[in-house]
Amino acid sequence: MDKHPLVLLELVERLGNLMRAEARRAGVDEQLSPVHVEALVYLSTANRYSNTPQALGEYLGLTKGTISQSLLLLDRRGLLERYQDDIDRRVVRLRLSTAGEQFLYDAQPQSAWLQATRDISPNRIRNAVSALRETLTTFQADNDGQPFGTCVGCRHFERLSARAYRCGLMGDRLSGPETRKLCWLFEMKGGSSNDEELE
Amino acid sequence: MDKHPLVLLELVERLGNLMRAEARRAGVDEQLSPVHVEALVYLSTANRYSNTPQALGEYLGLTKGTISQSLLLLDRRGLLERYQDDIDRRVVRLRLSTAGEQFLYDAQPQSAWLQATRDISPNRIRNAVSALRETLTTFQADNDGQPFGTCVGCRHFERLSARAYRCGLMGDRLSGPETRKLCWLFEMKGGSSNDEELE
DNA sequence: CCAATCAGTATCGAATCGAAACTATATTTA
DNA sequence: TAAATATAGTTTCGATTCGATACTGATTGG
Repeated sequence: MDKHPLVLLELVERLGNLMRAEARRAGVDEQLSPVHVEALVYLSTANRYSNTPQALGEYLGLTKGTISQSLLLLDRRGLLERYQDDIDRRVVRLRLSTAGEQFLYDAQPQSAWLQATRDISPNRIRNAVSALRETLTTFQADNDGQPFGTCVGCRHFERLSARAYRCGLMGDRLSGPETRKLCWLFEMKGGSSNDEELE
Repeated sequence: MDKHPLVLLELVERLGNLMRAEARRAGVDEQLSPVHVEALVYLSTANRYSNTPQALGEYLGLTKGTISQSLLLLDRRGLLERYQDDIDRRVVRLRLSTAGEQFLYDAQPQSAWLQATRDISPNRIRNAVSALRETLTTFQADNDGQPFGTCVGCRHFERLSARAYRCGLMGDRLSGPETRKLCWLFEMKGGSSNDEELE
């Protein structure tokens, strides 16, 4: 019986706890709790299909009631904007305000992590990413959650030409930068094993 | 500028959130919150130097007041025992009760993770562990936290003979199994880079 | 066009958490 | 040795967070 998976779990949990503490630190000036900071970070990387309370709740593993509360607070503080979707008027769209972007820029909730990974070669990072990504995908497949990935590697991603892309599920054309944002409609592309190459 | 470190961060945070939700699920029968479950898991793997409220607080990133509360609850529920240290009577030692061990056995808070990693080769896991371990160490060195590792790779670890070990810092002899438990006195052994071989 | 479904909000109560004051030991200093 | 300081843990308090439940308004389906 191999115990390494549990060691990996322990590291993930521990680093997760540390980054949570880091988020707490980052939010202390603005009186924000870790979840609020994480929500802002999420919104800064979510694509057009994923900037809703529902997707955020799925991402953070919280119920919609709780999410609604947090968004109310962030809205009151002027850190984000909520507006109605044009097509389906039940859904609320979320967008960071300039104050929200400024906050992320100032508080740098991820800088400690960037520092901590500075000495690790890109290659080792890619390998770690690959292993964790596969873990996440399997995990989500077992329990029925959304995987949250970017276009690269997504089943619905289509390249129209050198610099033109499209989401086959939603039918929209996508800009280059948008293909690198986080999407909760992500589905892993065919094949079973995805050992090599990411990028 | 390489964005892979941030991708890695995102995966760690997301898996951490999922495991937190998993801990919530595992504790629902016994009315335990995620922290309580995490505390029990920690105690099941902490060695003799690390089974104290202080170490636990350091591990979970919570203040001692908060920890004290949680331990009170777990004690009342009969899931752990608290007893005074013989030598320093200020310190409290913690030990899982049989009910506590039974709980972990029944609730299996880690089984979803083991399932999710089932298809990942031991080698890829080892590489991921190595990268994350180094991240953790650097992180802890930057901010002044305890690294929490096992004897293998610890500066104070001494092998007396084939099957006899010793902690050079505390001066105790250690049993084989104990060298594989978690210790908050862990300090990374010399050298700077530790790319290969863990095992 | 009525029922069912869905996205999000509002309300409430239980809990978690950090801050600060406190107790009891241990250690250092004078 | 006595007094000052430091340390491990507890207690108390209040703010915040979170899930559960009931609710509103929009959409979909038969």
